[in-house]
Amino acid sequence: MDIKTVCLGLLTFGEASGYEIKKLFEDGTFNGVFDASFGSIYPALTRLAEEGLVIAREEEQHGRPDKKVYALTPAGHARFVASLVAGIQPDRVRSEFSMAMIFAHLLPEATAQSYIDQHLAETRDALRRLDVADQDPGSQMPNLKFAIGLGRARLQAGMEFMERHRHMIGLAAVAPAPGGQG
Amino acid sequence: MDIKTVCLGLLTFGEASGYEIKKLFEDGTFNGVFDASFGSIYPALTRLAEEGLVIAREEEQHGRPDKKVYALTPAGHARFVASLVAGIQPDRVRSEFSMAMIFAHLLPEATAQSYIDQHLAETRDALRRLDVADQDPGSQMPNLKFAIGLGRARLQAGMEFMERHRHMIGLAAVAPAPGGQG
DNA sequence: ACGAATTTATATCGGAACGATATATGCTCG
DNA sequence: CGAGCATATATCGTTCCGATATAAATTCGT
Repeated sequence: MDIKTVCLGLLTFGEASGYEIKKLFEDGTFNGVFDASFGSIYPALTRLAEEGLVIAREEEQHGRPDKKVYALTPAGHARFVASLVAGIQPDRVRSEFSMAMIFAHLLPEATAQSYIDQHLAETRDALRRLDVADQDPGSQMPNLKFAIGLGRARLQAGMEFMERHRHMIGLAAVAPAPGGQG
Repeated sequence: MDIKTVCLGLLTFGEASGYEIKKLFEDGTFNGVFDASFGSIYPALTRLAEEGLVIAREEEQHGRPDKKVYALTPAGHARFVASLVAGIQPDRVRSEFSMAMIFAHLLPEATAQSYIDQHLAETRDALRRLDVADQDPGSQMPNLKFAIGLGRARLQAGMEFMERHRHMIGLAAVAPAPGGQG
């Protein structure tokens, strides 16, 4: 699923600017689900407008820069649904934290432990954001509750595991040396 | 953390070819931690060799194409440790499945349910691969056990949540319509 | 009160990464 | 005996990211 398709999806919930779409990735229900940079979002919206899948409207603001608000066209809505029905790809994770843990024997124990603290803090932040999204009266649809609940379950389980097992990081590997020579 | 750095990390466990590195992302401990395509791995290894961070060795094989086996140099090892100590970025997730659930109201219920079945199957596969990695006598280091256990905890929690709450998908949203005008 | 930093807002450019494709070889299965 | 699959590397066009530029207003510290 490319960025253009994701933008179409977000716009099914109502019109938005590029900046607001980026905020949705960081704060709301989509935190931990998808992410994209400004460098992808703005060109994506421009191309979608060229293809007639969204329409742009310039909105003048007082006390803030003007913004370009995009709204879905019927063709855009149809395109999004078609791409969803066509199938989905497996989830992709890129966890620098897990990488750091796998290679924890190569770094000072204090560094590894600080990475755990850092990751716990990020996880708590993400949980808090999901709680806010869960309370939001605009998120009462069962499928939204499901997606939020799934994110919560995974984060919670990861947090509990880290708290219970963080003592494993920093332990030297006691290799039994089966042959006994050494 | 770019692909070059990840390749350096994998090579701290021993020499490997580009093809074998790709397999590590799919089968082993690194499943669900990181991923990269051949189109990134091969150029990355070429550049690392140019920089003197790895050395390449051509290995002739009978009944198979020759392979280029790469091994870490001391400079490569130092570079990897330095980049790990320099700090890590937050985890990134790209879940087309969660996207599909968020927009489940736009697709046929049978499609949404089949996506859940598909995702459950993928999760079970991933859990099985982690179990194999956990049993591997080469994975007895506590930090490896920690990384594998963390992955297991998250996958397990997600699976249990999906099984317990999948009935939420397909329920029509009963909007109370506070104003009453429709 | 005044400059600094932050927030809101869009655009672009170079480089990194992906996905598809090409090439080559041998094995397995029907 | 041909089709398809596993092993193995390489490359190319497209997409995407990260950094940077621009701009206007608000907030914050001193």
